[in-house]
Amino acid sequence: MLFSKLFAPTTKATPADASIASHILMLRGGMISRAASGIYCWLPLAVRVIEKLSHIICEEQDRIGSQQVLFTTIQPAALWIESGRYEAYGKEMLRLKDRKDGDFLYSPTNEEQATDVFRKYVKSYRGLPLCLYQIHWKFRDEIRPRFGVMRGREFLMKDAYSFDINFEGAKATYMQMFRAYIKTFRRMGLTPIPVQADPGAIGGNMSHEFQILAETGESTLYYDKNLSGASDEELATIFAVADEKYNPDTCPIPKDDLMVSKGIEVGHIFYFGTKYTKAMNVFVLDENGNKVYPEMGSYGIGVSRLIAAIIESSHDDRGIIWPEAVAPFDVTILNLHPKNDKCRDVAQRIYNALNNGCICSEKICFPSFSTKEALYDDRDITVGEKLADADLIGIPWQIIIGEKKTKNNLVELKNRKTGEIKDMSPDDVIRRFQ
RNA sequence: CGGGGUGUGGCGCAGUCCGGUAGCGCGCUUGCUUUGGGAGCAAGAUGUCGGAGGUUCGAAUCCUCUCGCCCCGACCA
Repeated sequence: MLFSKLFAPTTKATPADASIASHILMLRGGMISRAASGIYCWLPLAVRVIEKLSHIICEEQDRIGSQQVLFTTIQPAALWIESGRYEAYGKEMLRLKDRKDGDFLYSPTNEEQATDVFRKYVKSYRGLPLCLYQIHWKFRDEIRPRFGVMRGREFLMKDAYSFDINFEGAKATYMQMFRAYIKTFRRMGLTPIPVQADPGAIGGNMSHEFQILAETGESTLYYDKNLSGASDEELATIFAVADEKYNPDTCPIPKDDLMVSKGIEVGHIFYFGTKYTKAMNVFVLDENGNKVYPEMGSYGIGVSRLIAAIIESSHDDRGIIWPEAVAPFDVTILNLHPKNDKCRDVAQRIYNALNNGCICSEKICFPSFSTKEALYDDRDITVGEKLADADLIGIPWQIIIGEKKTKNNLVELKNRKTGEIKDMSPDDVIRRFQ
């Protein structure tokens, strides 16, 4: 992709609408454009990050046998009347009428619909366990949307729904999902903190939130300091709670070992048993021919919120610092002297090598991650502007090509995060990214 | 919904108190000069001052109503 062709409308001025780093940087970096309060258009850089995040999520879901589907964003009200949540959900649910005056709603979550799909086709214990997930848009008419996409009304979420024949099975599925979540967030360069949570409107009695530490987080976390070095298995049992569940009198952790930090909730998992299967009269036959209500769980990851959360936890005064696994591009090639023949040749050679000789993006299907992708700067504009934009949009590596070093057959490889610069030959730099 | 702000070219703002027909910076267009960390000079384009009503010879400015957006609180992926 050519930097000069990339639709990333960056700005120098801090937008008046934004007050926290992630919101400011997403606007300044040309990632999002506001359509209404809490509702945003997603521009190319953001879509690339969404693709990377989604890809990681899908891999980890698939690995535990969860299967991807797409439910609908518009749901018939009848399903929610059946579960009893149509009234209970209140004003947060966006309600719609079709031309025949039928009642519909824009999906805030999909327990009912997942249960409905399940009951149409699964009639026997042989069809269990089953777990279905989707990555799709939700709408919740929040009382107060804020902080850009951090608390938007329209948001992208991975939501999974599991069905098991009994509690033991459901618990095993829950723990499997728990571990998958830890892995998923770690692959994104994050340190997740699972905290014991309140099941809230979803119902049930086993629930964890996954929090990312950030000063601008909306939750206050209390956790055992031993948590930092814990293995995935240990994380499930180590003490961590959010403010609403914290009670200093019953806290099992000695004061000196208790950490208090702000966190951003990026995931939430629930076990809620037969709440929906009973309400919607969904049963299967077990091996003895008896009716059994399947035990359910649901599992969410706020994908659009994750983007903001990652930026909150990884930025500096110049801009975003993307973890390599989720960066919209892997590397930026910056030619400081585009009119110098040698510089141009070196830049073009590196670019061709990294992007397989294609001047445009190699991507022909959605999403393809088989190759790394470079952003090549061919603009004939000032040096400072190129570099500042590269810093702002936070690409992890910069290959900087200039006259002096090119004479000695060297280019610079600079790390966005550390600022460390290494002189390398063009061939070495090509090998580094292939 | 309660409290506090705010709305003026694409973006960030001044002008509002004290009414006189709109300005600055960035960006954008054209040309020349530049090029090792957000370039310089010159010439240009872009506004029904959020909307509706009212007062006035005259309203961005005063009055009334209304809408949008942001921040704090209650609520939440």
